[in-house]
Amino acid sequence: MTPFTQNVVSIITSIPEGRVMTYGQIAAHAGSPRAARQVVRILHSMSRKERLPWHRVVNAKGEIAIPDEHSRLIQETELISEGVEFKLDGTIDLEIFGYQPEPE
DNA sequence: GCCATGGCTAGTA
DNA sequence: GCCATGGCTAGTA
Repeated sequence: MTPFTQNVVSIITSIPEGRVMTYGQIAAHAGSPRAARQVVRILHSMSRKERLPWHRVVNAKGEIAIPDEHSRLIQETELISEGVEFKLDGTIDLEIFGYQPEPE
């Protein structure tokens, strides 16, 4: 695992229950602000093995970004059970539920 | 080559 | 809607 990947994994692992981070925020905190899509790849390939709380990652608009219907339902259900609220338009208020790890 | 992004624009009300 | 982007566990939650 490369240092960037390690950072991403540890950041995702550190997201507390009931809070969410965006792909871009995670990439930025891992040291590469424009590598949001790489965060996606890591989520894809490592969610299981590393037991990542993958459901606590959303896009910059506060939306669930998963294409697969079944998986997005799981994500929504998990978040709601942790106390995250969805607005009527289906987005999460990042001002309230967004998580900012301590900067380096 | 892939990808569950993100930020900026176009075209419209 | 378009397209620059970047790191790499490609049996996907």
